[in-house]
Amino acid sequence: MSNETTTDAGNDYRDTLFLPKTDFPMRGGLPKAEPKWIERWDEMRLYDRMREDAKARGAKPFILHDGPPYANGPIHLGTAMNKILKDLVVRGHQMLGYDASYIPGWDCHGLPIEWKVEEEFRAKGRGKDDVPGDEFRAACREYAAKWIEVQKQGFRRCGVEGDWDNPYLTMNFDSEAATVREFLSVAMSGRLVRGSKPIMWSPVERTALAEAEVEYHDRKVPVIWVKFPVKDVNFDLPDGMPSLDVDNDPEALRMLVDTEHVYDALMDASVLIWTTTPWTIPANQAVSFNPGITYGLYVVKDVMSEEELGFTPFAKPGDKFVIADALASNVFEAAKVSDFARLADIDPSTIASLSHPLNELSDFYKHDIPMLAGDHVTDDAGTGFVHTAPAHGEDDFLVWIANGYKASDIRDIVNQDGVYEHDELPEPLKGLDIIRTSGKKRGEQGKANPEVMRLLTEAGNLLSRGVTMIRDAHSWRSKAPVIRRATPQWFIAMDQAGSDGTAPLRDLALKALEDTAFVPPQLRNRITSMVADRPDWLISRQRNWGVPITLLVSPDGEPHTVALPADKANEVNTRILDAIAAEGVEAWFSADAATFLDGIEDPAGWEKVNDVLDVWFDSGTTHAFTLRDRGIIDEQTGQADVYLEGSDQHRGWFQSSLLENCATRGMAPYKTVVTHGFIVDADGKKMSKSLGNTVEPQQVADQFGIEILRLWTASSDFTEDLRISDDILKTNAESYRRLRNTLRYLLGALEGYSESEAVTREEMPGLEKWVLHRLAESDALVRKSYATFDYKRIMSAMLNFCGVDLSAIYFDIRKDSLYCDAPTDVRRRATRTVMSLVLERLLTWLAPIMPFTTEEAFLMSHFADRADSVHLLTFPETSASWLDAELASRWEKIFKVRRVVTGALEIERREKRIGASLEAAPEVYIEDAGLIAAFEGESAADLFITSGATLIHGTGPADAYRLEDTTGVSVVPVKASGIKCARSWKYFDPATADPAYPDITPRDAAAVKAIRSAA
RNA sequence: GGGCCGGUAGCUCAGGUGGUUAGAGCGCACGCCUGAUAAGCGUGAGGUCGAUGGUUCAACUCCAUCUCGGCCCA
Repeated sequence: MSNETTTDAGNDYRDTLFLPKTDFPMRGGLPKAEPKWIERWDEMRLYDRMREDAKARGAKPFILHDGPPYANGPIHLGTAMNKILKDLVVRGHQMLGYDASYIPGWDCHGLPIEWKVEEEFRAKGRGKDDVPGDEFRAACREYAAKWIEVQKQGFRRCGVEGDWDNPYLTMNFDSEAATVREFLSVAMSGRLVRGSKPIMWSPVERTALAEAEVEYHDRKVPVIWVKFPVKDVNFDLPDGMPSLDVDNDPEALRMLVDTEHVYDALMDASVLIWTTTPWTIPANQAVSFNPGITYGLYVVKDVMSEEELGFTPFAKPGDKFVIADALASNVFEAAKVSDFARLADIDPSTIASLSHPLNELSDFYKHDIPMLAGDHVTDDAGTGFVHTAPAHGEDDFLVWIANGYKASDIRDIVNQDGVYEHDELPEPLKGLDIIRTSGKKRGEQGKANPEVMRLLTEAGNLLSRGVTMIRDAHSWRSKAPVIRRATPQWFIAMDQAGSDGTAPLRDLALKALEDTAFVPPQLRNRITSMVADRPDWLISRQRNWGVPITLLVSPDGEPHTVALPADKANEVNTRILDAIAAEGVEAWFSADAATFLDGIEDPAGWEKVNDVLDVWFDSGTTHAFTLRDRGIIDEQTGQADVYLEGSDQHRGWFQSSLLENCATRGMAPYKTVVTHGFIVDADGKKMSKSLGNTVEPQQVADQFGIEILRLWTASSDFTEDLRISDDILKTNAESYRRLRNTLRYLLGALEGYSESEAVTREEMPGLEKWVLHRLAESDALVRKSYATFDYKRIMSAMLNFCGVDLSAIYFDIRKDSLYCDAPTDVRRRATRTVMSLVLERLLTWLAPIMPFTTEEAFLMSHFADRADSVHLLTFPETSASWLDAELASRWEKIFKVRRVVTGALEIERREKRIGASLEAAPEVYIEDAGLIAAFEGESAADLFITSGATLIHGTGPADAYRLEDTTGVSVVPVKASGIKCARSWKYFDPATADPAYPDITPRDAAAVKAIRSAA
């Protein structure tokens, strides 16, 4: 064919082509480049500049208040993701036009740091009691400061922008003073109560533990069945007593000798309990039952023999027990009873009292043991009765109080070391430890359990014993088991009205939650139900490293905030606050009560509280010393726009901050709560060191670059759990490549571009108008998505826009114009105008997600003279007038036809009839007049990237190419005729050529002339 | 064991007052280009929408149960 006549003179025209030219490299080299950008931003004081610029343009403030990570240990992927997400929120809002400040913070007090520091001292041979409090606290402060520095570097490496030079630290003196101030404000509101409750106590660390400080592990424990002999019953005797059910089992009745009535049998029976904590038996004060469970009186008829068992069972024929019916056979099996009979129904409320199983041992145990009704008793396991020691169990305490008994009558026989200590305890029990608190066997069972079991056996009240596994609370730090122990503690009451008549804290908090927006909305339930159900807030800790509970207790046991009249109390408070503001918390620890009372109240008999505050209280006040004290929000009525944390903080920081601000100011400290999920592996399993599926941020930074992690964060649905794996990161690296190359192509195509080249929308071809339409659509989507924290939507929109609209369609089609048209050609100028508008938007839209790459591209672009950094820009105004639905639907029609054409050409390629699409000049048959009209004014060949194209209104030959979903369109893939243009590679009729340039098309000839004459 | 939430192609995500063959990008396979080249273009194959049962003319979409997973709590 005529192809053979083509002269291959391509290189002759190469220098007349406008090929993309840019120094922006194809590959980012992120791991090396990123730290350099951070350095640059540092040097130019980018964060301060952003603040200044925002203030200068009168921007509205937008406050994301940072939830403080705990200052021990390096950052991990979860904390990195959390900070990146916050950075997306802050940068997104900054570019939306707000003054989006961000002050990072750290949580510095508390047990975990204290524990580490204790370890360090121990390593130097100094025990806990050898280190003075102030020295110890100084060491804790230093320890926290060290990790803050490490974490700060880690977060900065993630590209997180913020006021890193002025972060908030809960251990700063002004923070500590503010925390004390807030605490005293709560105390003065009358919501502070002193109580003695069984709380989780770690004998090893000699401290009370909060829920957050314990973890649950399986543990092997003894299990015992104990007899509580019936002491008295409630009914008159013996008249009116029901008879025993003799018909049921005459043989059983015969064994009861002279017993005919339930009364006699009951008085000879025992109520059976089952427990896994034998050491609590000496603290027993009641036995609980559930009125909803049916109970029976049982008699033992026969037991397994010593030969069968290898030991003598404790049960004997004739023994009588009251047990829940559902559990009787289980109990007898455990007691090695081979035969038994049920004698009667028993209503446990008719049992007036029981004897303590150690009754004979000491006068201490001669008292009556009452039967208490309680819902916590079940017949799932055990005996249907629950041994109740109100000092050592939450349920025990509650049922004790619910039945009208007094908290002050609760027997507290265990000291802070977990050792029995009480004057009236029988001698064998005194000084026994429950858990070993030192040595190699630290955390293991102490002497209490075995001795209690021995004494019970001796008393004949142990029916059976065994061993079982239970899931039980252990100290988070020492991993040792914890016990429940009644100790005096300070609480913030949830259900007590304020002294000024304001509603109880729970009501205030629930109301505040109603006024709060939640992202995702379904998570509102979570914190609401937690607040609705939570117990009073235990805020005291018997520790050293924390903000002191600055209370002085009167001789009557009342805190000064209650014991003194308000004016005097305030005077004391002022004195406390002044002291702490001047010298830090040591001012409290080193002083005595008189220091703060002298001249206001007679200090005789007053005591200073030496507990410290729960660290959750510290973090609950971060808004006070970070936002209010720095004047970022109004002291009384201000709220942060957003708190953003993981879902675990519904119990943590979201709640402590809520309760704190409700107690002091009656409202939530935030307008919106954004919750993210947790990072899991490719299979949706949580990350753990033991599973070996952890990913470290530094590792990602070194291998891929942090921007890939940011891309991953942005593209994930953070409201659920976020999956990550090497493959997932690789996928994001692919996305990055696509975005980077799009920027690169734009930069290359815009080489030498300036605004003077721009044309107006009216002058532009339809395709350019379509791109502007897409730009306007994307602008709306991007703005809305940044405002609603929906980054994954931005990512997918940008990927589609860059991959399909730009790369596959627009760039591909306009390549010819861009490379070959004369520079003055309106089409080419329109293309560059649109490309400039696209680049301007892509750079800013992507900047919050890809701060490094967009900065690099920005500084290489013709926009660089607008600002020193892309991050000093806002999203450019994008005219809604660019939206043109009619035009868009016209182009959808064109693209529909185009797909049929590319399909047809693909067949030709398969058959090796063509290679490049420019080798074709298809005939396109279109039945629908509307469809063909869509092409009016457009060059179909340009849009198809073919050398020619003929649109024909008609049906087309039967063997023409068709697509199933595009009816009425068929394509005959005619091969292009003529010669191949040496410049544009289009096939054309040589007869039309400019005689001076016979080997190129007239368009190319004109362009070459223009270029050469300009040169 | 309890509370809250979730389970759509290999991956990341769309979708719908319940109603024709469930979508996109990426990846994958195959092909093209060689003037975006460790790039670009095209075509194609991938889904019992976690499972089961129910409501309904019709369910991936509503209800129940189960299962798997996550956070919190015991």
